[in-house]
Amino acid sequence: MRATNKMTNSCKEGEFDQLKRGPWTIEEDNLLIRYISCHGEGRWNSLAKSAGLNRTGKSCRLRWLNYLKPDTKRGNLTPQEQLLILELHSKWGNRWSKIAQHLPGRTDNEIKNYWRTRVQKQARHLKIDSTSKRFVEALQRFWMPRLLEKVEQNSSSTSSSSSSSTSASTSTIDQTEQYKLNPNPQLYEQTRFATSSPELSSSKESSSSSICISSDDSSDEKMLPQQLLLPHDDDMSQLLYNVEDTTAANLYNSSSLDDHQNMNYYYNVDTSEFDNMGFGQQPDDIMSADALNFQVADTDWISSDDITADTYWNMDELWQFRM
DNA sequence: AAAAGCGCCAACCGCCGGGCT
DNA sequence: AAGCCCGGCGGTTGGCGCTTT
Repeated sequence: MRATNKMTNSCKEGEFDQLKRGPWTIEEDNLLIRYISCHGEGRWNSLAKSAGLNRTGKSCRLRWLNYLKPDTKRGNLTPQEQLLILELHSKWGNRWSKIAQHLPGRTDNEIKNYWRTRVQKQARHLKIDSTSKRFVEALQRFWMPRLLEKVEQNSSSTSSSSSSSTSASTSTIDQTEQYKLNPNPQLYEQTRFATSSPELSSSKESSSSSICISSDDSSDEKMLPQQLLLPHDDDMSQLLYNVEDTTAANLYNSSSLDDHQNMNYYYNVDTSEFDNMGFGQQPDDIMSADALNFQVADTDWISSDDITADTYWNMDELWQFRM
């Protein structure tokens, strides 16, 4: 059956040599656009023939969905989108299409490429398996707070122009506006859930769309308010919330603990964690920001062209991200 | 200036599941 | 029930362009 499918999915015997592959030409794009605008999409194999395209149905479908479809967004992912990808990936793993559903205008291919070229590159740099808990932890400790900061910065600079935004960008602006109004992580998260419908709403369904996460498809996934950016991962919860009844907000707002206490308390820092993460620092070193000059990565930890020109993080920066 | 190396991304591939006959 | 067809998904690859040497 699989062998049969393989043949029928691509082409019939004898047609193989004639079918075009590789990059699409402008003429082919125009043919596809014109045909779909008249007849709609679907039935891709027959569509390809009817449109006069010497391509497989699959190829036509992919070209349309990933490139030609009118609402497809081009260009760099925004910090909000990157943050959402990290957040959703920690929840669902490599379910690219599912993740893409929550980023209007972005395709699964684009998100997959982002993950592979940016995120996994960072894992390689840190010499950590990108699927390991340790790497997820690194993302959540360092990258996501960084993105959140960028979201905040961007929202400050772009909020005045939000009225002319597309639905997709409105989503992210809504999100950042929420954060601006409520910079306390816990309260921000509570606001998100308090104002969210049970199902995730996207711009497709909602005119004033907000990006919001729900426990839509898994009953065992209970989103706790304190789990800022750490949805539903028991292991990660243990890592970050190993002290019972401790909330991110409590720690974030704690004035009774000094910085070091806070960090150890919240992040459960121990020697092996940092060593194994490739950071090569001892706990005592963590006390001394000067001694550290803590380097998370050299390049592209966050895409430099769309977010930040920063290439190095030092320990001073990390302190301010303890939540 | 040229060659080599590298990163990004569009496109392809194989597999799978659902619907139809 | 079995086979066929199709669409969708995640993994992989090849080529282009940029950067580095």
